[in-house]
Amino acid sequence: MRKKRTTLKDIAEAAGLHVSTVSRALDPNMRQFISDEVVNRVVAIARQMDYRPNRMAHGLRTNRSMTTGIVLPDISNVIFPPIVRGVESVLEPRGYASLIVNTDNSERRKERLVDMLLARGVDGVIHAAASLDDRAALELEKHGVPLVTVNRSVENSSIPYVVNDEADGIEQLMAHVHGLGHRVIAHIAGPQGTSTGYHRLLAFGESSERRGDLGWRNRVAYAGAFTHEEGRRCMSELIARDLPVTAVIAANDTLALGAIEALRAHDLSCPGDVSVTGFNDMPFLELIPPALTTVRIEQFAAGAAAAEMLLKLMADEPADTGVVLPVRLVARASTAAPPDQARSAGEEPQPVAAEPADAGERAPAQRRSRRGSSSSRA
Amino acid sequence: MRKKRTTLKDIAEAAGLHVSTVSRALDPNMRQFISDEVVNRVVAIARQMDYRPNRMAHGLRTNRSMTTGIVLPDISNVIFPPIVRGVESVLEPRGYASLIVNTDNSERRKERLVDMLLARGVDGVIHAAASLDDRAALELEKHGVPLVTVNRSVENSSIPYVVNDEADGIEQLMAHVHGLGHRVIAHIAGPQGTSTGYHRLLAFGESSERRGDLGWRNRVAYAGAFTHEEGRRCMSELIARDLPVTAVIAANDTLALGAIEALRAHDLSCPGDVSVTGFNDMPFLELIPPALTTVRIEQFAAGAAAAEMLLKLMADEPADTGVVLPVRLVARASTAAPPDQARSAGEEPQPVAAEPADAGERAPAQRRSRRGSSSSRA
DNA sequence: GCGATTTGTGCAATCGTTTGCCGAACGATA
DNA sequence: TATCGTTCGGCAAACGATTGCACAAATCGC
Repeated sequence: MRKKRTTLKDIAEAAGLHVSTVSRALDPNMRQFISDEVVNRVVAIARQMDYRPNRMAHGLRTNRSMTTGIVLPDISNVIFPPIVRGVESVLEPRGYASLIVNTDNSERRKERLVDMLLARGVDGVIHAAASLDDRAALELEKHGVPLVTVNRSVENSSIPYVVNDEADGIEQLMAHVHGLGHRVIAHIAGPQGTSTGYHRLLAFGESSERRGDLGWRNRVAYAGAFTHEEGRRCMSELIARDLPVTAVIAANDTLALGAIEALRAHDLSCPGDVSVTGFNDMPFLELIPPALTTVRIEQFAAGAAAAEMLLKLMADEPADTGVVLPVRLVARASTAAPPDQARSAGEEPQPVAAEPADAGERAPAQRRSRRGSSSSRA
Repeated sequence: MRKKRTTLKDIAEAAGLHVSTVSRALDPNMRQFISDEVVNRVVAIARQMDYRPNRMAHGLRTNRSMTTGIVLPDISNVIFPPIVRGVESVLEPRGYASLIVNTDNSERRKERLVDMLLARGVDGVIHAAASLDDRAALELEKHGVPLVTVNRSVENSSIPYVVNDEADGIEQLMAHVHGLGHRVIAHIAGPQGTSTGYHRLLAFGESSERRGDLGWRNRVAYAGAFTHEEGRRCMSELIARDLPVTAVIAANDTLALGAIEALRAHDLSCPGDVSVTGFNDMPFLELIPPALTTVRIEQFAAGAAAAEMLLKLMADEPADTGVVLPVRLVARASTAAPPDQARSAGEEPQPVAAEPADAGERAPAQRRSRRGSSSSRA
């Protein structure tokens, strides 16, 4: 059924040459050893016969598949496709194709998939689903397969990474809500097995203490996954603790959206009663009310940077041990002054610079306590 | 640098056997010809030496790469990842890995990418970026590579497809807005080079005529792409034509969102002044106000169905020539009674059955003209 | 207990490329 | 004219797996 593809041998016969000569004539690097006349003839015949080199044979001989693996938690999660596109923007022009696999946050699945990539002889792997101690990643390292993690990193390893500046992002959010007057701030922490969840929590703690808040630990709820549902659950949990929280820093946008839903379910408004922030700035976020204040990460750039690093590793060139990409605060409508000191509506919030430690934990509300109506959406 | 992987030969040496024996012992289909004792020994050694068959060598010999290609317009477009997951839910358990490529709606790029897939010897291709006359698809057919299109189809070809019931979807939307009282309905048509854009327009025309509206052609704006921007542009164009349009059927959700934006820019409200509908029901849509009335398509199921068909084709078994998946109307807030005859709020709209041709084009507004305030959001 | 069958394993070719090595042909040089 | 480099192209061995065939040993029928 399947039409036989034309091979070097076919061309060799048609041209009355040896296959090795044809091979060389078609290889830009070997062309110099072949006369121009032959090269032209071979190229012409190859084109005419619709020759397409067999990458499997090529790979078998050279031990390079010109294929890379991209390991994701889930391609359906909107933050990953841009990363993939970034990776491919670099790899595709260099002739690499990518096998994309989804781990669905299962370590077992991850290992199976890495096995599959290994069996297919990928030349390198971009890993966006790394856990803090990632067995699959170590397996790849063991086999000497070039590997770069992106978006997340593997702790206590020499695995090169491209990550976002989590600490700075959290600090910017904290400065923002602090500037709005919030003093009792909670955190919905992401899965602590991921570097993002872990480092954002860490940053939240440090930022809190820097502002003199030593009791932050009581105001952390731990999400088991970066999902809507977990966001809802964590927010409900925080509400149940009955603390005077006026702002919630969620570890990512999805958790934040779930949190806002939970607030609504408890007849609390955002930002009227509680301000909420996210992380990532996923697509369409600005269209969902209340538009979420968040931190924008550079997904495409991250993918591209990771791919550049991978290229170097695959070429045995020295590469950076890691890259940290800058993030940027995007202030929107989900954050406002806390209810007991609402500013006049419409005034642009002015983020205050990080203040030198404030001594007292839970500094009492201060500044322009104008006590307006508790915001628009009641 | 790279650690040498263990091969059949290594195992053969370790076991004191010939590689062909080892090969057979490891192949479930050939195992019957080998004594149990040898099989067990070989399997044990293989496991211990961490043997992983070299798929490239395997593929070269058997001419099957156990790899498929998935061709998409753009993985960043939220409607495609679920299709991909559907495909993989079927293919992955059968041992196939997938090379995913993005055409970015460029025919040239598409051909280059198909070339790349061909070079890698994919066993089959799932094509979600087909155009009505798709050269790349025909190229694949020519080479005898099993191919199934999903979400879109290729006209005048025997290429098997899995599509959504476009005609029924449009009909459901038309019945819905007609039932609300709309009589002057416009269409923002998708790219006519795609089966989705084409068939939805066709269905709009037929549905209009079935209702006695023969002047529908004047109320069609053609989008060059399924984008936000084109939705805006088309809506502006329709507004500029100054027709008494009260409802707009957009060819997909993205166009609809753009259209609503344009309405807003012209100080018109949706659904107060104009009702708008989409198609696809993409994620998060229900959270963006006004929540869009749309038609839900089954992306995951479509991917899975396409993969099932591809499996059959790859096994040279007879397969369906095509599958049409059912769609379902999802009525939300972006549709309401037209402004000059607003029904009492809260009343559940009752879709009217398709009426026998109504003779008069542009039937004058009728029925319960209660003339209320022109809806909530002014 | 002898030939015929079955069973288990080895041999070697093959898939399509790449590449180290060798040798023929050529022009230039002595 | 003999020699020496070049230049160009062919030969053949890989890469790692599969598989038709051959062959030895074990098993069976009678």
